[in-house]
Amino acid sequence: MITIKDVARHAGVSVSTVSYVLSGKRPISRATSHRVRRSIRELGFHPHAGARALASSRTHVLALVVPLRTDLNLPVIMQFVSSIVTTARAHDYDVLLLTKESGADEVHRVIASSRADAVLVMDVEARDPRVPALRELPVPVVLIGVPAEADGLDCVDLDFTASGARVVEHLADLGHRSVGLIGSSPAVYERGTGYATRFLEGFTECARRRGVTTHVHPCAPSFPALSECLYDLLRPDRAVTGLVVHNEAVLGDVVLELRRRGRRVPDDVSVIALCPDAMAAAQPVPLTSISIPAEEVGAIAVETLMRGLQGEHPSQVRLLAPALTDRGSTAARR
Amino acid sequence: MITIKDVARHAGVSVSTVSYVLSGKRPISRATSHRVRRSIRELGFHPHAGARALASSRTHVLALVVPLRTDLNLPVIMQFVSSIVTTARAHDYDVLLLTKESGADEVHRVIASSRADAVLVMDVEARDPRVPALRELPVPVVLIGVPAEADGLDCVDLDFTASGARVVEHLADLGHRSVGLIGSSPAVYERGTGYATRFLEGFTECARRRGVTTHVHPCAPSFPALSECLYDLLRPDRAVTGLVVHNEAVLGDVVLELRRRGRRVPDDVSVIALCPDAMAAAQPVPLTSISIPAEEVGAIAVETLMRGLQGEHPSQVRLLAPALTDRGSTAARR
DNA sequence: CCGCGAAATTGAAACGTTTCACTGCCGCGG
DNA sequence: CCGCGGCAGTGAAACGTTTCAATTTCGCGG
Repeated sequence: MITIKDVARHAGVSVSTVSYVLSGKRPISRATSHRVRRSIRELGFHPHAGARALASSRTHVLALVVPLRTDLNLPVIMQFVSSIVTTARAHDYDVLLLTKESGADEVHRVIASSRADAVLVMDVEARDPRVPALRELPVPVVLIGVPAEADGLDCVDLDFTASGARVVEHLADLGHRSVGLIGSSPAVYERGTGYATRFLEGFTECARRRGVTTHVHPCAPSFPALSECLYDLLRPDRAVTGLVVHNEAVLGDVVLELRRRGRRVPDDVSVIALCPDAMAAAQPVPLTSISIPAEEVGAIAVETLMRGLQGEHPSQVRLLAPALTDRGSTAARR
Repeated sequence: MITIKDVARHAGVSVSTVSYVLSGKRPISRATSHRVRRSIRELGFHPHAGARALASSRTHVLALVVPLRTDLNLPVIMQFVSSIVTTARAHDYDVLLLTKESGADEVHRVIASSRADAVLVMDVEARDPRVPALRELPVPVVLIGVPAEADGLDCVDLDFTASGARVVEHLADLGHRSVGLIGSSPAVYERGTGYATRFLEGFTECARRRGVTTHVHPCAPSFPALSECLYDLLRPDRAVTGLVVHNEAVLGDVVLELRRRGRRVPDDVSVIALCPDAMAAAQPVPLTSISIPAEEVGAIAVETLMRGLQGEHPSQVRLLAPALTDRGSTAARR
């Protein structure tokens, strides 16, 4: 193995000089710096991560807690992960993968044994049992999602409340008076996952304000569930003319099923979704949607961590304003 | 921070004794061992991962290369990852996340800087450009998937060739004489991803043997693509009575579309899929399928790595025999 | 030509483990 | 009673960095 010593000898300088060239924490003359860099290249030197971590108490690793068992919104999760890994690498950080299922103990272990410098937790629920433990960690922590007691924690997420309101505004502006919501899986509401509840709040509250009648129906991620859900929402007496879909798993089948039941989109019924842009655009009929800005949220989360690692401490909840893209699946009520 | 020194003092033994209690590499008397363990517990000691790595040149981390951009078979990928992480943890290993997109350089960096002890690569393609570099790594490497030149590499995968043959056997046994294959995305075939090609080989070869006519149609992961694909495969002159789906992305819509076109499953057309069991079971009509044993493949891959880390070196290609579950979506030709 | 301050470079002490070589100690056979 | 083998436990030297404090070098004004 090539060590910093070899590099130093090869470049004719001391070990510490090489270290300073690498870290840039001291001014090094142009000439020396070049010589050292060349030696590093020629010898193919890579600093030993463990030794580095030991001496500097910085691992340059961040722990990422991912929900893996979720059969629901996998594409969204992957977008988050992808953006997080990319952004982390841009800051010269690697990502250690932990699963949500293994709980807060694993996070504690990883931090206590100095395997990572900071923690990023995805899919945080309203009453998330991990939150108290996370709060105690002596390292920066950023949550994607917002728990009930968010004070003193850094959180990043789409503003689901505003999103709920926004979709209603959109439909109300088009003249719709009765709208249905195809919600997430009942399980999601039961365990109080924040985003579903918050979306629903914004949705309901805005509808009340605008005098729009609402029909809410959670929907399990299966075809029969969707079928029943649509059957219920489209009962003639409800006179639903606008449909909001907050459920990636069944999104693909919604338009198909509507079509099969003889409802054209958007002529007979307007459809608007809350999902990643790519997904909305890939539907049989491209769907008007509010984007889930996974890329952006992931990047912001990592940037926040980096700032935390540099000593900043103004923890806060950052909610991103919803952006609505009209793809023609909504139209004025006839 | 609590160090091994603190533990030693607290337990009234030497530092090395504590280390040996932890590693079990030397016999330690029952009494001492208990005393040390108690001190560890009471002080909440966690060995410093970096120091450990430095002294032992073992990180207890394995690098996992995951394809993140793939919009295709995400649930399958997640199953792999989940199983890998779980198995790794059972061996006291953590998992470092690398993305396929960042290429072999990142893998090299991670190994060269001793951030991980071994590498697990998912989604290996037939002519994978990363393979030569992976071969040079001075650490155990296991691939999930099989490249063209697999000699000297450890590979684990479902036997896709046998799977292709198996589905044809199944349909042929039921009397079907003309079967269609809804394949993976054209992109998958183009980049020569091994599994798609191998499945196709087994499929074609067995059909020839059994005198079954085949109609192969790759299918992009979008509704219009599926629609066109079905239109093509179901042309009356083809007389297709059996349909094989090797495409998780459109699987959900296949049965819906068939139904819409007035074909009942399995009365008018038999459908058999290659996908995870859970997915086949969750369809509008539960589908007869060959399982993609992600759990098992992931676990075997990790176990193989662990053996490699213990010095074993009988590298080989392990192909798992396909298992077919009949869920009633296939029937005798009428 | 000398001395001074700033800039560049260096030596050596951490950092927290593992592991090798060694020391005590105990019991047993001669 | 002595010596010997084996078991438990210990001391100290790695492991490859970072970083503090100290030293050397350099340019410049006096």
